[in-house]
Amino acid sequence: MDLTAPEWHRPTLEDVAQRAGVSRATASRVVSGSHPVSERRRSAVLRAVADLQYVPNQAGRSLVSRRTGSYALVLPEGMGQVFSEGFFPTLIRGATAELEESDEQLVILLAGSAAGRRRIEQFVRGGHVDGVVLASVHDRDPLPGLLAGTGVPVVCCERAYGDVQLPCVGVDNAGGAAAAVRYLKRIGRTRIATVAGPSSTPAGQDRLGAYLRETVRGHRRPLVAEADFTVEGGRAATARLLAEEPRIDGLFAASDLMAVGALEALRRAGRRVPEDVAVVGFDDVDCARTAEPALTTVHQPIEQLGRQLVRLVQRLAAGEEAGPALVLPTALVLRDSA
Amino acid sequence: MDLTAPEWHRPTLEDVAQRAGVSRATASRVVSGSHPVSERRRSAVLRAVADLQYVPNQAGRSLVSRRTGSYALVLPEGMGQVFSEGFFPTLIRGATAELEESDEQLVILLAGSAAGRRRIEQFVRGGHVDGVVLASVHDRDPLPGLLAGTGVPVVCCERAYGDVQLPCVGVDNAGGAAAAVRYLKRIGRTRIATVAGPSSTPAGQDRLGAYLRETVRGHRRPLVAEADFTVEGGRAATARLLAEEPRIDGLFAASDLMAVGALEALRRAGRRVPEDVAVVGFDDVDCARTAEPALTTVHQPIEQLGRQLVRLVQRLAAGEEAGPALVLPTALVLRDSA
DNA sequence: CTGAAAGCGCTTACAG
DNA sequence: CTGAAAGCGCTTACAG
Repeated sequence: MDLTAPEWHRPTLEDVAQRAGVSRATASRVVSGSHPVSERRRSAVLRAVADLQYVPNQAGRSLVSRRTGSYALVLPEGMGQVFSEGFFPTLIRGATAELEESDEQLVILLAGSAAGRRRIEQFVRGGHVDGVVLASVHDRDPLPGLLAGTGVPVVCCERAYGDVQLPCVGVDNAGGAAAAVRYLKRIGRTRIATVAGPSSTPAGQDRLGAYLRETVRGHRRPLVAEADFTVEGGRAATARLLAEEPRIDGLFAASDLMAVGALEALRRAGRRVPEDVAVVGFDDVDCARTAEPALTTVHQPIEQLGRQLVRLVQRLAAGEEAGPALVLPTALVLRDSA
Repeated sequence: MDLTAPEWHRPTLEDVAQRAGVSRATASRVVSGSHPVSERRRSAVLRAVADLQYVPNQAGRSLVSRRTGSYALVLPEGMGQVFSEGFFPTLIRGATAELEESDEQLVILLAGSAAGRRRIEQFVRGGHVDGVVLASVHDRDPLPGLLAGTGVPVVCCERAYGDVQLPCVGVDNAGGAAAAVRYLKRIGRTRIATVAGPSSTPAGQDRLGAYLRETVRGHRRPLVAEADFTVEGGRAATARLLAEEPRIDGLFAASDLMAVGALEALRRAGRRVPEDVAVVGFDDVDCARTAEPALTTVHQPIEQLGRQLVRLVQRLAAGEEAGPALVLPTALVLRDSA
């Protein structure tokens, strides 16, 4: 069989059936495994499939089954750099692993420009996927609204904003952040500042909220600088913090990347970590381990998050209820920076 | 129109046609814009489309047109971290921008486990996409082989290995690396070492090859340590290099990430950059600008690479010839590290 | 320019 | 268990 010959055409179910000497219906039944078929015909069909390298045409199949066997994961293009350090790759790994169990395919879409988001909407409406996972949603993100009316199930990380109420899977941001700040207090730190994440994101909001509660509870003055989850942002925010209050002895950064930036700013300012300033991060991605000193940080079960998001959207696609919102636990991991 | 009602079904072309008082054929012609239609009917159809929020079902459409309007970009999962710093995001941006012009969608697939690669093969064979761009191919990558027989056009970055000859778009790795080494010689460096990339990749091979040619030509002893394109790898390789030859005064790292690692290793070893050791990187991604000192590096037109890869695969999908292999130019960018 | 009809490749009641 | 037939939603010659 010359696959490069111009007149060659992909084998269809009809070809398989003919070669196996059965009806198209029977061939379909063994290929999809949907109905029992006599052993003789079954093996004949299987042999034909192998001989022909037959793979069902998805267009034909999904036209009638109304299923595609693939799910979309939508990543925000803008924040690519922010989360590149471990978060997205790990989330993708989890989602892929979960989908693998039902032999389904993960398709990643980047939401960039407004035009790009429209195209994603069309893509979803066009029936390319059975469900959508939004990896990151912020304040005024138009995507949940655009996708809400498509009839295709959509879920998201953390929590959706505005009027569109999407089913979500989150992590315990508040609990993790509170644990971090409490730990800093417990080891005797009294002037604890925070480098907060963007207030437009759930993670930014919730981690800051917990810091504030813990600080106020201890009758201490909150020291906050907001940054954008990046190394560079963390560095600049920490410099501002040091200018405002040079006697800082504890620092909670709302992401590991920002904590790495903080480490650099502190080094430049001549502060030793953890002796002068104890630093705690959030995420527990790779750079936490390789930082110098290695970061004490709040571990987030990112792979689990990916898995649970997929399970949720699969459940929805199967017509089941979303059930109560799921919040995954976080945990403080002690290393050298605090 | 209650989109959440269980009995609601997506509008079909038939619904549009009926609402507009035309035949299904006419409705199709205005929606796809394939044939001229009288102004009266045209606007009636358009109105119906808007009223119904009609979006063509891709399964039906591609079943007959044999086109999906989307292309796959396959990224290697393993190397995610390696290229996360700018390369892949930029490549994706270029590919997306190029596709945008024909209103087509980029779909990103991660090639992970062997099972995952099989699933990608099935996905492609199933007719989900009109073409495939392999973002990174190495030595014994089975993917080109798996995809070669699908009948779907496949192109790749740099160059394919083995017996499968895929059409490619590359950058002038050798020219860029040679320029870097020549520059180091021109500024008077005499003991020039290199941190090479993995010898399993075209970029690794070609950049090292150019270094060796330039070194041998100058009757100098080559000093090579191989690493994996990461910061950590660059750090370790540089430490080895310094152990082997402490008098190194020039260093060409085959990626910016490795150059950043080299900077750290040099700092720890008490060497000043560029005074004691002049360092040149390759890629010109974000971290080159933010490194301290800012990296002198070989600029690679990554976004163009993404665009040209898409153009190539689109051309193939349209039945045209691939044409001669395209090699994009590189250029040395002078900053502070050399 | 327009419509009736065929057909893309598949699955699924419906009879048997 | 099996096959003939209908139909998923769309496009495209074919007549007009």
